[in-house]
Amino acid sequence: MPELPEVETIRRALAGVLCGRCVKGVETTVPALREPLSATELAHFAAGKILSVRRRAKFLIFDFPGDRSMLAHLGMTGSFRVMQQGGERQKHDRAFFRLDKNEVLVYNDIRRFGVLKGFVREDCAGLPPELAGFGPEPLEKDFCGNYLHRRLQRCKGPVKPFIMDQRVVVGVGNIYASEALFRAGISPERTGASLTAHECATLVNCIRKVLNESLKLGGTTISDYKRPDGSEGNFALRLKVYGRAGLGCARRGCGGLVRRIVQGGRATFYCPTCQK
DNA sequence: CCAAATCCCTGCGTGC
DNA sequence: TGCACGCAGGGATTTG
Repeated sequence: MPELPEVETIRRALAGVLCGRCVKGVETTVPALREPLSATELAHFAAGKILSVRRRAKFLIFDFPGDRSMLAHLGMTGSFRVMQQGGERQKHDRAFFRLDKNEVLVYNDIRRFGVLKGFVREDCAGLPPELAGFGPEPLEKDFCGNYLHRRLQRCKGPVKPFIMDQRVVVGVGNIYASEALFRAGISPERTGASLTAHECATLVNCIRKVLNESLKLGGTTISDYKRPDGSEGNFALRLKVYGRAGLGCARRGCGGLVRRIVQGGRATFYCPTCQK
């Protein structure tokens, strides 16, 4: 369940290890993830020196010389690790990128919800077409109360699925959507259009806070997520509502119970006492 | 145009 | 012991 803090944690670790290193060959073990996967095609884009590892929304972008890049999405269960050449292969390893110094970058993805594909930077100003139309980065300045308020004006549906919509703001997934709404004291069942300008400003601040706080702790490990060095993120301990259905609300003196509902086919957790 | 439902996939926990 | 089932959820696609 990598959301922004998890993907950014992975990006930082990979950038530190991989920048300046060379990709010398690609091998795949399955014909497709969420989209077709071809070693030949990937090798055309992921070749030579890794110039940078960027992040946009929940996507990672590996830049190579000659205006070539590789886009990577982790889906639900994707992970990267670096191992020695000839090191032990694991179940669900889907792609191997042979590096210099006898090392290998491995992409593992149990459920194959991820994406690995090449693109040419000059064709698209550095970002591939599937990222066009994405909303602002939540930790950047252009994501502000006024912006969110404007975008929510026409939203007749519940606010929670809306803040998970990548066209509104990127990087907020199911866990942090519930957590941010709890911290903002806003019920996930409120319609987007019903939020006041002041509530939008509060929600923006809470989204920022929860993402930053998680980033500081290396993300949230629930089940599959691991940092590239194999360690776990520590934010799970700070979750106030997510996965806590039936348990007492974390706010001192509240005494209410956390409720679980389903919105847009996904679990939402909230405290009916604290969130109005 | 918008919102809700469905599908992709695998592992795990539960109940019988 | 095993089997059916529900759940986990990012995002594309389909349906209403």
